[in-house]
Amino acid sequence: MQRKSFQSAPCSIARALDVLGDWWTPLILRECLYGVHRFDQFQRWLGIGRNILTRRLALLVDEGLLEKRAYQTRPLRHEYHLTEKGYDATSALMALLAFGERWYFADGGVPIRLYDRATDAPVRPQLVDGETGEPLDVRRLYAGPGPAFPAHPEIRRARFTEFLARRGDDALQAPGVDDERASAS
Amino acid sequence: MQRKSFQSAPCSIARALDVLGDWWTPLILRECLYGVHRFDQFQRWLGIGRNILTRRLALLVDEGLLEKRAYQTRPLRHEYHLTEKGYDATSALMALLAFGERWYFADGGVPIRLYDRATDAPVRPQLVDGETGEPLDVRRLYAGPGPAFPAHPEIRRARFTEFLARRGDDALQAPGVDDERASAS
DNA sequence: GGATTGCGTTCCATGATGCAACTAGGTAAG
DNA sequence: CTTACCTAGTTGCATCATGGAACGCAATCC
Repeated sequence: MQRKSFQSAPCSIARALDVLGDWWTPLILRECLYGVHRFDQFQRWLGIGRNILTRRLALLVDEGLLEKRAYQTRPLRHEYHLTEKGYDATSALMALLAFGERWYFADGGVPIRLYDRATDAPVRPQLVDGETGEPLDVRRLYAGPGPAFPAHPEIRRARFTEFLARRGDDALQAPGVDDERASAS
Repeated sequence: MQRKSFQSAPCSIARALDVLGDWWTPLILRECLYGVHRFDQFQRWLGIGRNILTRRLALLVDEGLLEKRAYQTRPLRHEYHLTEKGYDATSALMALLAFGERWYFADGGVPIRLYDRATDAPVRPQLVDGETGEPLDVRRLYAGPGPAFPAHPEIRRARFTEFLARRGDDALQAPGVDDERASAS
């Protein structure tokens, strides 16, 4: 569907979703992390159509999440490997994994589990505040202007002032509502 | 496109993607986290089509990530609020945010930043291993069968790639069991 | 009464998706 | 030499989701 592009959105989440906001792309990265690197393997493990797979791989290479490595010439054949950026993206997958485990396999019947390569100890991905090390509670967060806020006047116009204005109204009108209304991004 | 459903996939990531693997759903959750709760507000802020928005909201309510709260009768009107599950899902968004900040606003020009509601201190979402508290390095991970893995409980110590390789042949022989491919997860 | 708000639903074109069949370079077997 | 097979795609087609605009509908405001 001529999906909308979020390339120009002033939001880190939207920008990340521009590549990862898809059903197949994250799964391809997952397979790559788990050690699958060849076209046919991707296709068989995921059950994805070959044409779709072609496009997704090209996109991921384009976006710098995967790189092609020739593993033979004459028939030239490539493997797809995670780049630095790609590895970084998979950590977002780990957050999804934690969510999925909690809500879809809550009985502990997790089919797949992560282990440390060196120690074989089970690993449990968790989100914390990097500043304090405390577990992250999203309910305690609000979004405010970042460093580039003054430098991006279009943000001010399109979203942030609108938000600030609206926030003022809410503060006046809705004292009783649960106060999770803080900010937009 | 009649997207494939991952409902029955034995993988936490795939299950999570079944709801969140979409361009709009995560953004709707984001807005909700940031304090937007009404139909028109979602529509204006995201620029999403009204029909799509309707479907997404219904899906999110269905999946238990959002709940409808009537804020007036006669015209009956609802607000959409995050449930416990919904809040949990947004932490996956925080991981996406960290990724986006690092790779698309690396110069520090982050337009939006998260703060603690109580202390106003900047918050920096980061993934760690909940067991050790160490920053999570996905390169050090391997995936192995969890408690409910469909078979072969003794393989646990083996590298999962080897396991995949072995299982790949099996999968090829068995036609029609595509969903039982407990391969990657 | 007429206009506006809030929340959808319906209609339609476009195009992404899923599936199957086909191409293409090369190796291995008979 | 011929046939089969392997890996990695590409092409063609039917179908369904998407995006955009127009319409519906209840109620309030002026």
